[in-house]
Amino acid sequence: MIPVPKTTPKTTPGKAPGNAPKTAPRTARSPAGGGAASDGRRAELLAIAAGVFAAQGYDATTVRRIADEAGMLAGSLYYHFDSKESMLDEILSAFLDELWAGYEGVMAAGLGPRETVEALVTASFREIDRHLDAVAIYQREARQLASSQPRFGYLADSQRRFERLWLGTLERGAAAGVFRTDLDLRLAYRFIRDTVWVAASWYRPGGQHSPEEIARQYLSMVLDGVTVRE
Amino acid sequence: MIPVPKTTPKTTPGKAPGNAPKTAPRTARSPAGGGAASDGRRAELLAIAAGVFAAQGYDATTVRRIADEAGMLAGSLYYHFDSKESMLDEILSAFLDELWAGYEGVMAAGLGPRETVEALVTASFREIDRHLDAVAIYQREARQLASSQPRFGYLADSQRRFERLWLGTLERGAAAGVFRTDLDLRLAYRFIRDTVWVAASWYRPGGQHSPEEIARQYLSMVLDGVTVRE
Amino acid sequence: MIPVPKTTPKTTPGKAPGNAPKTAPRTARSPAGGGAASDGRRAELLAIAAGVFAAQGYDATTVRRIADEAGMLAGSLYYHFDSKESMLDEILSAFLDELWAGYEGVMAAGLGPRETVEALVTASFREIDRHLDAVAIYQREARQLASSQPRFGYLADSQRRFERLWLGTLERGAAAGVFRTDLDLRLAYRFIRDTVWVAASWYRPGGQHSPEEIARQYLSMVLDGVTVRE
Amino acid sequence: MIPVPKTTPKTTPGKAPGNAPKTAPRTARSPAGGGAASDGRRAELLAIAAGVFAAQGYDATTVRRIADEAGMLAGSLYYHFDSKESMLDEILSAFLDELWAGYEGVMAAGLGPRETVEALVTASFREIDRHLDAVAIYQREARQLASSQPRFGYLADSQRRFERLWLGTLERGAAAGVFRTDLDLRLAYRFIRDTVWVAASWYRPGGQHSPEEIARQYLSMVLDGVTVRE
DNA sequence: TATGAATGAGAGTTCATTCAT
DNA sequence: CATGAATGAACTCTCATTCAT
Repeated sequence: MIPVPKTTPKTTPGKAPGNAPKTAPRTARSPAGGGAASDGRRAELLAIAAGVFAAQGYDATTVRRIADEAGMLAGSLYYHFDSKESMLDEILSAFLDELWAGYEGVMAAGLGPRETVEALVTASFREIDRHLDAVAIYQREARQLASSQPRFGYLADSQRRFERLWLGTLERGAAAGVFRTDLDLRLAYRFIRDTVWVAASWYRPGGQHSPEEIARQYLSMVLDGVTVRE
Repeated sequence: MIPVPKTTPKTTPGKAPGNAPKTAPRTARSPAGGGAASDGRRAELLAIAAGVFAAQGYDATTVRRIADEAGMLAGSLYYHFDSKESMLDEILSAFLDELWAGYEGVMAAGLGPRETVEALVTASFREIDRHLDAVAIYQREARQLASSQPRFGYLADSQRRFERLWLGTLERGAAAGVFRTDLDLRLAYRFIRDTVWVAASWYRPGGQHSPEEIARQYLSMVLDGVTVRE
Repeated sequence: MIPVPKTTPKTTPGKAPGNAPKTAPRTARSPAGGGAASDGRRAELLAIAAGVFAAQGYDATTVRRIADEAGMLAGSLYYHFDSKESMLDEILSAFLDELWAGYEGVMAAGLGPRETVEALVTASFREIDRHLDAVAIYQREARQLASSQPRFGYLADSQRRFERLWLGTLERGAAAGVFRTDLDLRLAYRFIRDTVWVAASWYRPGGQHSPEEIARQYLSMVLDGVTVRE
Repeated sequence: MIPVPKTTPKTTPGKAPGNAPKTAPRTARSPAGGGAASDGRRAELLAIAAGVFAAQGYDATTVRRIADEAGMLAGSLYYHFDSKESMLDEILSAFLDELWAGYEGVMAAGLGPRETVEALVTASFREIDRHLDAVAIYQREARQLASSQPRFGYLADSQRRFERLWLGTLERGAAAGVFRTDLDLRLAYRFIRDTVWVAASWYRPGGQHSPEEIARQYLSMVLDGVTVRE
């Protein structure tokens, strides 16, 4: 359930067209200058929108509700964004960009299979901690968006890339005798993937456990099982 | 393999209040028989609705879409159901009723902790197989419904009951030396719970693996881990 | 606010066409024979409909509500009546027929102006007592029906006839020195007319006062005033 | 002639609860001023709505019809009002507020029973002249609204208060020997009440008689009767 | 930058009515 | 005579979006 970034600074071959980096207002009267202040407001509004999308679902969220929380009128949001959909787009692609930046760091480190799994899972929990709303939105909406809206094709791309990365790692591990070979690897892949990301549905930042601690325990269960070894 | 009774005809205690059996069309004098014919149509329509809800999300589903798939007009649905919401209600509560019937069969068998976990997981995968749409809907909508609509309070009740059942089993197992004691049991509970149910997002009935086979592999990973034991 | 009968046995010149006496079912399978039993059911259903129309207003009354009160399904009413509107039509025209039968009896008696007024008012209160629902419906709906639906043109006809009858009587009385001549007679007409018929909004049959007693007191006020005469 | 103060700015005690001043469009931060411009549009729309409600009846009036007359689309009305019902609410409560302001002025004047009756009737006809549509709506819908919708409970309150005021006045007059004592006072109350208000069904502002002239003639009939005194 | 007012499409729902059984 | 199931039009209301100011 995890996708490709919109803008990977280094290598993003086959990047979908019309997917240029999101920019500030595009109206005739768009603000002059670089708009650092403007970008601050944008980010603020996106955070608010993400919060509401995560809490109520994208469809059930009205643009007025977002505006209310931002202390403005619904129409005013359209100075900052093209549409409700483009807010969602920005939220999701910003999250994916960061996620993949993290993953690429892991892969670039050239670790062994088990260590790679540990690093990926830990990176994922960190991302959940930092982009909780985006992750929750992603979990709930991605499948549908990817399959029905061309604009969100990058979600499916990311999904595929994600699967390749994980399956590859698992296969390496199985070949190296680190992971069990009596399992259907696709099942194992889904098992680990879901196990990690669904945590977003109950995780609350600043809670009892740090993301790293949660990652540690999850890894312990996934890798070693919950039963006592004799 | 693990024996899991399908449905226990005996009792269904702990049934959420306000969850009375949904009734058929509002006639002045309801038909003398049980309304088997009518119920057939109802069930058919509910299955169609569940399919659309699962595919598009409850909010994004229009009542006209459901009617289209059923080959009737939107208004005609209201002969059978009070509202879109009550269709959702029936779908979810029918699913939960069956699920709990299965769970109660398991608990009544008086198995040991490990075998109980195995039986519960297997029962769950069977339920996913039988009520795939309902499970998918549940996953996507339950939290929000439970927290914002009194009518769906039984979802929260079920959730709590579910947690008690699982946590109790895990605690018994830990006390008995079957499960590891170095884990946060709540984390373990969530881990297993999510692990199982999210499978609904990719599972397709009639696919490569039977529900029992999937359960077996999941259990193997959860209980023993994915790494090779020395 | 009071109209012409649909079927006056003697003189009804200018009677609107297409206004034939309401009859029993008109379907292909209409019941054979005179249908005395059928007429009983019709009358019963009309009484029920009148009750609901009076209580909730014609527009706010659903055909299902009427059917519920009659212990049948909404569709079944259409065996007995063409439409909701034709029920209303029958209720109103039956009432007007009776009303005018009474009025004609009064006029045929050849009384003096004061005695004619007394007899008309008394006849009116008797009609309120017998056709309370119909009167209430008439009060609420007649103006609109008469002005917008050709089918109900007879309501306006009756209205005009009613005005002629009353104004004529008042004029006779004024000419004879029985009634005051310093009043606008149209105002006096409306005053008496409204005074009587609005009573339907609070009158309940079987209450403290009989229709005749209420008529007596009303007449006393209208004719002599509420202040003490020296 | 009888002096009747228009509006008493002082106090409006006995105002029905839950009848708070209706508010303007739901902005995030309501406009700093009083919203005079907005109120102008609101009042305009309410006048249009009142006209249609009065002409067709509340139930038979579609929101589209109101919008048409206002030169806008149906949905646009919802920028100004919560619902069709709240338009009705505002129309009725504005009318009642004004009516009671007038009545309180009369009662505060400390007149004798006969003069009080005269002043109340005159004030009522003035109100019919000023709020014709609202009065017509009130006549047609009040009973039902009051009895079935809690939101309109203030209608019943007003009714009761109205009865107390009139009955009290009549009783004072009877005790003082001004009004006849051989009448059922409740009947007399209803007689006068209905007599006055039903005038709204035929009264047209700017017609032959001024409200005051109509009041004079009505009072003359009610107080002295229509027959010639010897 | 934001507001206030509006648009227009479409949502869920109601309801009089029809008709085969 | 009545039922059960459906139709189809209309209704109230919601909401993303636009745009002059």
